[in-house]
Amino acid sequence: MEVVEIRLVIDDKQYETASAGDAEKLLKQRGAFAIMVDGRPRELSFISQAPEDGVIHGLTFASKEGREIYRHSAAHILAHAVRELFPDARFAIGPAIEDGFYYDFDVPAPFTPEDLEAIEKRMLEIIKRNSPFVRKEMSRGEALDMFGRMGEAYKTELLESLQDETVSVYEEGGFADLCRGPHVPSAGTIKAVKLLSVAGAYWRGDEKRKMLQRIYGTAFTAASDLKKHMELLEEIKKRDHRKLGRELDLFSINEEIGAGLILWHPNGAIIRKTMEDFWRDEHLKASYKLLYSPHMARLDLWKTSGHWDFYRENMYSPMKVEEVEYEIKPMNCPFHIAVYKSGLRSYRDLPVRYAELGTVYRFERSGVLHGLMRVRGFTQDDAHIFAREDQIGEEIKLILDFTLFILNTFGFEDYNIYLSTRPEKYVGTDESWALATEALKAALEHKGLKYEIDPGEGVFYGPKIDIKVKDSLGRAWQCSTIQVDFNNPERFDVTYRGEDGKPQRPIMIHRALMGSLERFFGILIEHYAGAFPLWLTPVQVDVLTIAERHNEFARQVADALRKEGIRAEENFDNEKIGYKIRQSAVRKVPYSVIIGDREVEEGGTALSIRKRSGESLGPFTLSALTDLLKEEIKTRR
RNA sequence: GCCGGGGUAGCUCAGUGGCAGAGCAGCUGAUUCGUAAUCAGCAGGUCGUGAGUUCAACCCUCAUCCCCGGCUCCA
Repeated sequence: MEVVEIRLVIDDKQYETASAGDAEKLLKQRGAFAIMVDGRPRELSFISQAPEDGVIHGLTFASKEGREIYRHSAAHILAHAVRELFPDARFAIGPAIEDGFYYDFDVPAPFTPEDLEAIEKRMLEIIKRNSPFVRKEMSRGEALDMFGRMGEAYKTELLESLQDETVSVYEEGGFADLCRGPHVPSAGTIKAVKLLSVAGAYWRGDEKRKMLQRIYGTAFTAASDLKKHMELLEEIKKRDHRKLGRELDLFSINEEIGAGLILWHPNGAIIRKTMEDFWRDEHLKASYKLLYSPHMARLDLWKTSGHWDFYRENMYSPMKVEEVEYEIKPMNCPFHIAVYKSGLRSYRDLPVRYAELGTVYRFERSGVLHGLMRVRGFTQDDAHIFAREDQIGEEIKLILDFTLFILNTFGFEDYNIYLSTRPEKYVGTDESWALATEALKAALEHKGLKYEIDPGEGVFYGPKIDIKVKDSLGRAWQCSTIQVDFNNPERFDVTYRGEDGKPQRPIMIHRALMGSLERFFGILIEHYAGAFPLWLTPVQVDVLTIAERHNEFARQVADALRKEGIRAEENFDNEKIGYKIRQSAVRKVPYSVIIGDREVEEGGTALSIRKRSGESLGPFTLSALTDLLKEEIKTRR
């Protein structure tokens, strides 16, 4: 018998087998349900056709490709279940997404939660039947004919847009779907599946086209992993900044005031004040100058800047003031330019760095507003740097360092960095775009930062670096942006005097670190689950009394802490100590000091503190306690 | 803006074409208590807003505002 050697790699482990059959068996044993041959994902059964010399990678749920194939197959089963329960349904697309999959259907009536349950139940039955996924290749014409006869208009539209002459159709238990594949070997490969929600979605994302019904779901290889995922979703819900914002009395949004407009309550405001103080102090240390600018200005300003041409749909309607049109500001940059231009600048003055916590107003469609994350009025931690061309590289490096320092202080240590290149709509010359893009790239590489290129995602006036932070649940949020601008200096005729005494054109850099204070605050709430670190938290210490006779002494302790700049509050409610501790815990106050007979007798030399976690520390003298708290506040831990 | 689901006490939520409900929070009283909920009582509402149908509307119809899940968009 001929010995065929097939080399396999499964989850970074290497194997050798004698025959395709053995290989397939081994792959299945090791949890692989598809393979990668020559960089292309394939069916497990494709192994018999694989070239003999190549290495075959088994795809398991541990790989991104594996997860996609697995969940894509789950989407197919979802469609199968819908076909059985809703014969009138027409099928659109059903891809795998970040944490699961979805499938879009055209149905006469929207799905109800009960429908979802029934569909999920039917999916489990289909999985139990364990029919194999069978790949059939046919010509595009044959497929068009087949789906045309079935009345699957969405499939035929997809087919028409395909370039390939040969297409594949996967059949599983009598249900056939147009699909590039690959799929798992059989329906039974799917071990744990759950449908999560249903929502409207436009066919091909185009709001002019038909609204379809999209069912979202997720799938895992083990019930325990699905359970873990459901717990994560539960945790996300628990941390929802809108919920915590209400519970901790941080902010509110009031219908009578307007959608997308934030009221900062005292507890939120003190956090914001702390964030702002930190931000301003650090900017001054980093040689920025602080500015303040008005909330409105003449419309002409935004005609000059180009915003009126490019982003009018996000700006509010102008208002007439004594026959002159004014506009509520969507951006701070024209003001900073005006400050720059208020005097003659020399090449020796550059770089000029202006920073402002500038509140801007942008029109957002009602359907997209979302708590603090998407609002109509927000404060940007904005800065504009005017620099000579030869200073750009160094300046970007400084900004990158500064940005990471600020983000780090707020507890973010993981980042994804993106470099966005020229979009379709743009101004400026190709040369200036190339120059700016290179400057950003060089700075990133100099800092040894990993980044991805985001083609065509630049702003109309220049390329940019975006930084996404990863929160404590691993979710990525885009906050920081660093944008080079060759356009506005031109439009506003911004100059400096060069060494030769002649006017030169500076380059502008726009940058925001937190982005929007509102949104960043929302992210912080969810990141910390409302349990802010000591330096940020609204109430740093609760002083709790056992009985009324301890109130006077407790007041002295709280006063002493406040005198040291610590945000301390008393709780003299007529409640048992257990209840007061609970109140502090619910309010997520980091430290509690309990004052009873013992503490009063010791005269404040033996104070113990109870941490938010339940742990207790001490005993401390009052001054040792104060020092401990002040140190923790200072280090911003 | 679009599709779907919602809006009832400060919060979370139940409810019915015929008297508006609970828990928590609040207030009052009792209790004075040692590390996550003491007991009792009281008060709390134009049932999102406006119009309509009806003898009667929180409930049905229409409009409108806002919220939620998505789509789309995001300088």
